[in-house]
Amino acid sequence: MEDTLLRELLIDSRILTLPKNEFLVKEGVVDQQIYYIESGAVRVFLQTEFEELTIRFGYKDSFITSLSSFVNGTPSEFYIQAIRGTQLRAISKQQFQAAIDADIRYLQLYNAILEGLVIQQLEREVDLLTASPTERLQRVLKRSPQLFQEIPSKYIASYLRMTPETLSRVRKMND
Amino acid sequence: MEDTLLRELLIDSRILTLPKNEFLVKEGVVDQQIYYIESGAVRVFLQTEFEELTIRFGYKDSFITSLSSFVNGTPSEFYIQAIRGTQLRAISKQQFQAAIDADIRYLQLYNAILEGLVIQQLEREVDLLTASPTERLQRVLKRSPQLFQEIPSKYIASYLRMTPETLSRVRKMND
DNA sequence: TGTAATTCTTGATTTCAATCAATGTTTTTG
DNA sequence: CAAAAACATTGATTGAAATCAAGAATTACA
Repeated sequence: MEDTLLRELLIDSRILTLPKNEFLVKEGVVDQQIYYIESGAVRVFLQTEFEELTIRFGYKDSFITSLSSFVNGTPSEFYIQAIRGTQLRAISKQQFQAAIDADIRYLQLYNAILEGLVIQQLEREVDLLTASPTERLQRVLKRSPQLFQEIPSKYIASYLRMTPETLSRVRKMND
Repeated sequence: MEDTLLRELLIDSRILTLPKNEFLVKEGVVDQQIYYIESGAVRVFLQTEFEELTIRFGYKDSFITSLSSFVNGTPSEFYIQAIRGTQLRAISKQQFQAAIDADIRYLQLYNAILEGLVIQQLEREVDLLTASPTERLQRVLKRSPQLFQEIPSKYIASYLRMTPETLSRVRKMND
């Protein structure tokens, strides 16, 4: 059911191609689009004074957006960058809103998506609270065993709040 | 608008009183209720092999629930415990679902609540990724300046992923 | 209200991950 | 394809927060 509705929306979506390292969204820009990743991968990160904080990865067949900008129409705090060559489809908030207004099932779909996001983020919260680097890695790998096939280590390290050196050592320990 | 709808729901909610340290929800129990806190405060935490991880606090005039249990009907991973004497109102998922089925505005309300939650959790994620204990404290205090009036330090320390000793020292530094 | 229990603070020490540094490996690109 | 650049690994050292240990302060409750 979800799937059919989603396909419906994607029919008249704009197609986008990003070369590696190109930015899809930059800090400070209002972007009220949601992107469906057809191929490739992206990362969402925050640039602080001292470091980049990696918030999320976007994989093939999933949606990505600068959430607070999409929801509130405020300037994005985040960068979204292609990790490699990436094909996307863009759906504007207006399109999405029109679909919701036209058919209540889109509202229900949006609801289910939001519920899923909240549950995911709870998992992520526990990951980040976990003291030991080894356990943090294990927890994330359990949910995303293909992580290292998709994403370069240095970004994974940042996502797990550790240095690339620590990640390298921790991986070796756990064979 | 939100407010009126909420009040409507709260009219036929069950009233609950918890003495200090009593558990509202325990790990392993399916609890599909959402609670409105009329007075007092609660904490949500996860018990791991080594430590308690503090996930969230619930204050007066806000909602709290063991989210994954509420949404998915799975056993709660979390404990919810009264930090002091606390008065709550309980709304069952069935009630809530009935309201949603009866009036689309409840679906819209639920949507808005979920959106707010997701944005909040994004803030929390950045907090937890922040390397320096001092900055973690400052970020949280900016959003919740009344934190230390409501919640004992030892729980705040756990929420900020640091020891009570470190929190004590960090507070002194920042006057 | 006074005593016990809990929580908070402060100091000394230890520990584990960050940093620094060098080398090896993979990827990019001209 | 060769050279350069970026990334990953490994080792040595440092540093910041955890732990350990008392004592002070606050809170519970008999």
